[in-house]
Amino acid sequence: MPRSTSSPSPKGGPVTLAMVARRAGVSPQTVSNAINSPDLLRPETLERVRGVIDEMGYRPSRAAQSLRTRSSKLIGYGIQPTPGGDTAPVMDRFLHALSQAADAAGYRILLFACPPGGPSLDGYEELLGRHDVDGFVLSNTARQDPRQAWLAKRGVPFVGFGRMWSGRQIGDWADVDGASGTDAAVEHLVALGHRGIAFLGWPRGSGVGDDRAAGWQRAMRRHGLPTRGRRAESAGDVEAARIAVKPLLDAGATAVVAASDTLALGCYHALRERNATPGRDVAVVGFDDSPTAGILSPSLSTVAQPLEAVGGECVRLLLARMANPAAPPERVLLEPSLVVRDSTPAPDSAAPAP
Amino acid sequence: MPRSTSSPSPKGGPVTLAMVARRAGVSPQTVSNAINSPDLLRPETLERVRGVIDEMGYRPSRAAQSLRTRSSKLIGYGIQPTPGGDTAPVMDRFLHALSQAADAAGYRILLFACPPGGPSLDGYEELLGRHDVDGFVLSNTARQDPRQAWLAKRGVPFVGFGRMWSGRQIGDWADVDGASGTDAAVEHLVALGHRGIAFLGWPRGSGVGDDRAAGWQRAMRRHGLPTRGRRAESAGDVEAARIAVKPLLDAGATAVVAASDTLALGCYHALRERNATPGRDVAVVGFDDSPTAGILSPSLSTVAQPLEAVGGECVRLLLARMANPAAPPERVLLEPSLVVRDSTPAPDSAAPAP
DNA sequence: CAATGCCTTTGGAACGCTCAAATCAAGCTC
DNA sequence: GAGCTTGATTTGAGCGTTCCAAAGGCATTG
Repeated sequence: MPRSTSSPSPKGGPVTLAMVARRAGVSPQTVSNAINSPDLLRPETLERVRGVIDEMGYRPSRAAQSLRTRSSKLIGYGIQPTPGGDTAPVMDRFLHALSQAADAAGYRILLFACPPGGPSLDGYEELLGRHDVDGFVLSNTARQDPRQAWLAKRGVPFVGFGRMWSGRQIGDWADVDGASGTDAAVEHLVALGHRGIAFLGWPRGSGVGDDRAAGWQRAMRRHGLPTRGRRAESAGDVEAARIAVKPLLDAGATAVVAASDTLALGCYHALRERNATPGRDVAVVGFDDSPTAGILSPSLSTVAQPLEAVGGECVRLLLARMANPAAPPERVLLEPSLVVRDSTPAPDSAAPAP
Repeated sequence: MPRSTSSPSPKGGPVTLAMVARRAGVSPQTVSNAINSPDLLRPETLERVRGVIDEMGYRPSRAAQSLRTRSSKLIGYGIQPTPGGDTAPVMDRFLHALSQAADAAGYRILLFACPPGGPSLDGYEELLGRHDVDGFVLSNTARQDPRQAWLAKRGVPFVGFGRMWSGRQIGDWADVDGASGTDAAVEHLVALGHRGIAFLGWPRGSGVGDDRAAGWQRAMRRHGLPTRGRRAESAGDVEAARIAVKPLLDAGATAVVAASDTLALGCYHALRERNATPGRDVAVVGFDDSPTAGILSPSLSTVAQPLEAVGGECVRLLLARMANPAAPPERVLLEPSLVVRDSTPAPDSAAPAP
């Protein structure tokens, strides 16, 4: 038998600290210390108390702890109603990672429904006032996002998934290095022998989009490849992308790096339209590794965000901020990884670099 | 000015019930009553107290309430790490709906990370013991799922998203009527003039899959159409589906109803392979309305689950169960809706039913 | 030997709220 | 006018935990 009887009292009420104390022949405070400051106890006392705790299946009541310590061990997260459909599919992976990392640190994620429009502050105030949430994780951070300043002003720890693209940087964040992702995509294509590598992105002005464009540009320059006339801008939907990518194909691009999987799909359509085959005639790389990417035909090479790592970093940064509210802000940029699939096949000639 | 100054005390500590009481010139209990049992107070007293509450921006502390009442107003939800990729994309919509419905009822969703394997009970025990969670919402309910029996045994309110496909029915659940969805798909196709309508599903034995197959079969029979040789089974991935659907096409099916969007996509591939165009030569209907469905070309007609409604129902059932633990179990089957897109176009001849 | 220090343990109070029961003021009945 | 019901409010206690201060044991000191 492992150790605990794990019999959670079918009888009256839960096991309390006082019950454990009585059974162990010590004061309640000693039991509390056994849990929170074990080094205060004499080793033999500690062992005895721990034994009784296990035996009785005692679990401290969070409500009582929160009341006394004003710390709920809860992290607030405002869940939004599938903003555009682009980041949505990956959000539940992030949420799971977040939850897992929090659990490991003894925290839990408390959800609240964010209204569809711009992120309002009501929910945050509510969680703060009533639940004594210890901190927040922000996602879908937008330009002109009021949340960071609002939270910082009242000294509430928070961490953003996503950097601040405009204005003064406030607080900690973890983000994915989009430029690095598109850079890697270009590297991959160059290694495959491509030189006419185009970029299909969103209109300038979106932080994320500009970041991804920058990585492409940087890599192209590094290889001495021209970027002029090799870049197009499109709205976020497939149809817009299909049209926007045409000039790039007309100009003889042999590969397209897209700012999202959806845009990449538009590129697929444009190619089919001219009886070209994605992957064979023109290589295509997407971004996000959405569920769609893997089931397209040919399957889409794409840049995957390390969502599990981001979730972990968010929790780490948040805990650090809580431990030391005065510490200088920390920002973490995580490397995405290129997922190579059939849309960027190895060239016919078997000629790997020496 | 609306009503509340909404100034959440930049000064020392939050506003407590006692402070409100003092300011309003009543006892703490009266303030409590003003919130929880307003009909106990004289109207004028009530108004006065409420005025002070608003003015001071008072919010009851959940921790204290939980401690006293043994009810945390928290609903536990175990979030799983993207099981297969099929149901995953829709889960965040469900979670948002759930959160929203809970918020409206004064509850919140408390997340915990479910380990990847079969649903373990550890997380549930933890939430129960330490957080005094009032109830649970179960999703990804599986055959041989131990959770329902476990929770029922200790009298914990819960509701499942998904019915129990095997064994004795335990507790309340809300689910989507898959049969009704495929039935509607057949209706739609029949109205379009199709008669050779095939079904592409998963191997028998999965509750969800058999349900969806049954709807197709039922509708076919109703219209006196043959089902023999018109049904194929496939694993859940695109490639398996592509192969499995071939016999159906060979047999001259003019339309395919698939048990999932992924299977429908496999059907697309099979059609392209034989130089047929989905939607034009053979109509295809998917199931789930995954993000992929809308961006395929041609866009995929599919059966959409009313996830928002399911979330709402889950909360409603759970609250009802909490209010009356002894009530007979309630089961709700919600109607999915057919989303008609380009894969099931109207026939060339303009001949709507008279 | 009393005084000093450290290590371990304890007692009392408090966190903010709600339950149960008590109090007080009226209104009615006979 | 004593007795009973009804309505509105207050009183006292306690939910389970941790904070703070203080007490006890024991060894080391002046």
